[in-house]
Amino acid sequence: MMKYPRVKQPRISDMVMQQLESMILDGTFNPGQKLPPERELAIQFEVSRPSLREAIQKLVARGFLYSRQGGGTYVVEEIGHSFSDPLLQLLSSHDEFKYDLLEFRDALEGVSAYYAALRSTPEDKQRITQHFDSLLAIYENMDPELEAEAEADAAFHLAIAEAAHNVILLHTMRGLFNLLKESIVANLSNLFEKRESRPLLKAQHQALYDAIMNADPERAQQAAHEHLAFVEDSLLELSRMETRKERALRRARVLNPSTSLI
Amino acid sequence: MMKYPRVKQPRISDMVMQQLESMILDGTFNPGQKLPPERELAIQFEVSRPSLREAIQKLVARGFLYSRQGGGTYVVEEIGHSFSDPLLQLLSSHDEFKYDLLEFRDALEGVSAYYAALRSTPEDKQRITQHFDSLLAIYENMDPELEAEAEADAAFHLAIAEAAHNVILLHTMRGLFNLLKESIVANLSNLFEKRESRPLLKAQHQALYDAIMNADPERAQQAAHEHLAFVEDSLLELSRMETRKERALRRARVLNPSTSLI
DNA sequence: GTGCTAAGTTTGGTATGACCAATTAACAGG
DNA sequence: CCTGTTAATTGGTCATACCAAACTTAGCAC
Repeated sequence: MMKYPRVKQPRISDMVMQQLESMILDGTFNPGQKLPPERELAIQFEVSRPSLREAIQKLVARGFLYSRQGGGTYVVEEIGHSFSDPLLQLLSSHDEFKYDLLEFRDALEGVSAYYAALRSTPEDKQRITQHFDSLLAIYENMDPELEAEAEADAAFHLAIAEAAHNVILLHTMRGLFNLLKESIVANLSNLFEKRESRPLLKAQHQALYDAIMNADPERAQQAAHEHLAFVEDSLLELSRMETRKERALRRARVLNPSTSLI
Repeated sequence: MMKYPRVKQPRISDMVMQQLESMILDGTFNPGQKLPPERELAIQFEVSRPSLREAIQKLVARGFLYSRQGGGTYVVEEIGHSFSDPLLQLLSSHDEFKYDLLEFRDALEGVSAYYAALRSTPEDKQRITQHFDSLLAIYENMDPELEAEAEADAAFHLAIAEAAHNVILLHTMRGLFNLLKESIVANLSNLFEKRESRPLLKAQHQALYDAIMNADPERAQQAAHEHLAFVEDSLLELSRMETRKERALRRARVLNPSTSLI
């Protein structure tokens, strides 16, 4: 028999599904977030509830959503893939890979900042500003909760990643922050404890924020890099386990081809 | 705030889906066969038509069935190639994410090249050279296997990523190439087909190689970026050509119906 | 005040019936 | 026999109603 490249009238449940899928991926609905009720969504999309339901059920079948009767419909926490795998979790607990993680984050933050400066919509900027203000408020506090500060810091950076409008980048950053959250937050707390570092961090975030608001990609990328470089240097200094020289040495360390333990 | 190991009341649509799935797999419904009408199936399963429909639509979403309005619902001919990876599904259905992927790869390749130029050991350089030579050999070949070329290309880039000595980066790059391999290789093949592009690709790889060998991070990063920018541009151009070709084909079909499939 | 129970509300799950639109089959006229 | 029209079939969509699980709130008991 033949193939079927016919003119297909798309199902509206498929269109709704596609739309929802995009909204999940581009961050309109964040992982773990509860979706509006079916009845409400049906009205918003201007379709009947059965059609809306078909779309949701398809996404459930494909593992993007799950729903509980009476409870609501939620976006799954992890869209599969990469950083959820146990081996990386393991790496995050080994200090020798901590700087690999930071270095990787450095690169991603730079790209995020660059594209955020280039592409952020007014809504994005509003969201970024919101998180930035929260961060500033915490900085003002004399006796801040370190946990809260780390949380606000991450939220600010994630908002920037969202504004970069690259779904792969966004999901990778999310995975990265989950990884960081569980293992390095403690170390970062030490960094935050240093009173003299707080004004510096504030200034770095301010520079990053300004560059994005002024739509200056180069400067945004540079600001992100300086911020991460400062964090890395501070951690190095703090731990006193490695001197800069050792760090250079680390760079030269030979990784056996069996690096493929990953 | 527990997990969700609760006693879950299974959805009717899920049970029907499972039942239908079994019937398809055990041969009750053969590939290509037409299923009974929805109304009839609903009666047989003793469920409402919406529930029956949800089940069918889930199977459609998973690629077991397809249905045409007014025509009926059929079992697909071959049930082999079910993409299980959610990210792969995305890339196949949402073309707009293809460029997100390229953009992401652009960033990672740049960082890889940068650090590879900075940190590669003699062993690394040897390995990179080895893969580079293989790539050159394939370029020399007048009638190269596209599959092999793509493979060698990927191996070369992965060798660079390895030389960057960052396990997170390497891990992510590997995942990225797996993604590319399974979903986009087909499109890249088209790119390789363009005869005029091969010398350009060769020159780009050469520049990247030289920069790393000469331990010039900036130039390496730049070379990687130019390479990826070229690939992206070529793909864009290619997709435009595809569109043109499709249009021309449509016109031809109208004029000469015998052109149509079969 | 604290904690638990129980009602009321929200929200997903199912069912019924109707109508639309594309397809296919049957039919009438040439 | 062919062709164009008509009717029946069948998937697609919609509106509505009701059920059941889960959540929210309020009130009661201690």
